[in-house]
Amino acid sequence: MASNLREIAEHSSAWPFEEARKIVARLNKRPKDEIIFATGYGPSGLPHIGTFGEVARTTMVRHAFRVLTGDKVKTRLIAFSDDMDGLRKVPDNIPNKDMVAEHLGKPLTKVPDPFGTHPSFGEHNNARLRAFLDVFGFEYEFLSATACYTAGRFDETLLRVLAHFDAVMGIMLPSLREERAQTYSPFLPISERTGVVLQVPVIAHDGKAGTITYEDPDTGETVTTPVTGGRCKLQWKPDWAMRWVALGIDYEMAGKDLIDSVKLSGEICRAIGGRPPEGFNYELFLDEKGQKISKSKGNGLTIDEWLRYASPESLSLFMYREPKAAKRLYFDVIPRHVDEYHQYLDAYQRQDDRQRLSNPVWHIHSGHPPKIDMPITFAMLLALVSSSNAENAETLWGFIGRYRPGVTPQTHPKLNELVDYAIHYFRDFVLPAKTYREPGEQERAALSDLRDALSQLPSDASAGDIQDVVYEVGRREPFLDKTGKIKTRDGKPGVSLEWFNMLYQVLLGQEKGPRFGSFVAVYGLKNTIEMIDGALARSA
RNA sequence: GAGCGCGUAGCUCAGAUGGUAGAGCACCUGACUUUUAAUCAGGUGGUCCUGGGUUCGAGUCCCAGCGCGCUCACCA
Repeated sequence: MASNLREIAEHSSAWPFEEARKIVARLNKRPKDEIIFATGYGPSGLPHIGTFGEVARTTMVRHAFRVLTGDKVKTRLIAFSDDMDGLRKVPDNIPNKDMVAEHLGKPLTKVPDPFGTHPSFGEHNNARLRAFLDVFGFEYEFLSATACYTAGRFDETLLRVLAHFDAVMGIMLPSLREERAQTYSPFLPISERTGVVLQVPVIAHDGKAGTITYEDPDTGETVTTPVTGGRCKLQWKPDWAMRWVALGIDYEMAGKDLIDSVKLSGEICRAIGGRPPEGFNYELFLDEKGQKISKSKGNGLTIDEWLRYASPESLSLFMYREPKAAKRLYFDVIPRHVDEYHQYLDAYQRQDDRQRLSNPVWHIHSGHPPKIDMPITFAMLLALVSSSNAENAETLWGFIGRYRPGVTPQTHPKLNELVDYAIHYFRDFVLPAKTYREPGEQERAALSDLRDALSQLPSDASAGDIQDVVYEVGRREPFLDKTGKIKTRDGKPGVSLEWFNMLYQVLLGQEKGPRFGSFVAVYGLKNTIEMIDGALARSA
């Protein structure tokens, strides 16, 4: 069975397999004991939706690779934090900005934690990142740049970079503008005096001694320092190349904004005798207007927002789909992905192995998608929640039970999760957008009468009985039917549409709604009466 | 300037290995309901950006062009 699956995987056009085959080819060329996947995180801050995407996608490739190799080759996923980068500017979204401002330029792991929960800002961010990855159950190994540098784990490779100093400069300089090229150095010494990561020209380097020499920008003093032991860090692109070599990275994907960086880092990697990892450039996420999503602009969706309205699995589906196409990430895409996720789950049960391997849920669930019965779509649920004024899960379940008899939170726990998401949607989007029309004099009188009539009904009155009462109260001006088309069986005057429209516009703040008797039966007589009282008080 | 992506129904988008163009929404009709849908059954709607090429056959593969968008070139 397993070998059969493997054979199919070898010809699958699903992108994780395409990627994994690149790694297999790499492995065949240069055999090694284990394959190392990497993802990196900048210092600028907190985990965001792109972070999730990168880890989720890398995990999919990793799993595809394991299937392709019959799980005979060990794999690791390194989550690498650039926590030794100098703090360039004070982020907007943190407390104690003044304190942090005093430490500008220092490695993040030397800046005190503005939140006061960790020894340093860098460690704070690292903890946030790990907590974030853990929520999703990702399997990974965390590495801190600071820890690697100071423990000497990078020393050997740092010396190799130093030995190829001129070659590295030869690669970097043509990519820089003239004024920047004047001062560029791949090595950034960390000042013994101030602790700041210095961006200064290197006036001499000594490969044998393993040192560089620079001029202290404040004192003008000439300083010679070893490049090892955490006394120097590397500039971004050489740093990436060094890390690939030092850690033996085989695969790392990156956003398309980093295409040039990947290229240059790859050249540097080769220059110091390494082999750049296999890679993949994914497209960036756009907001609904097609603008790039950025944390500073605050456009697009955050991961918290997605998870407030839908499951992590639906977000994984979003990440699986066409990683090379620019995709808009805004609220409207959520319901579709939730429903498609369940469609794929359903389809999976009916598919053969070949189809299964190109089914997104196979990749999302690492080959073991669950079997879930979802009797109602999320799109319908959202329509239901907004048309039924269901402010809480109990009310919404009342409507669901009416619509799909026998379906309960107990029989369908996954649907219950969707119900919670739908309620969030209602509170955040539907409720604030409601505009309640003011009733006129005659309408107020009718509403008041309706309130009294409903209060006379037994608490277990049926939807039909309630509907009859609603008609009876509405059988008055200005709601009588003028068209002559509507007639009751016993010849009483008909009630026009206006009566019901008024109820929805005044009571629910919407143009249309469900059959009113059914609505009251589920919503509750008492709640309905309170709602009418509220409307009368609001307009009094 | 360099790189990447996109162009399919009114809108948002699917269309593995080439084989009679699809979905959702919107719209229209009907059913159900003494009038209100969130239900159900149907339906209208497309020069698949353009022009070549390969092929028995191209939305799909190749070349060229047009249009749109994004990214990079300071830092990570």
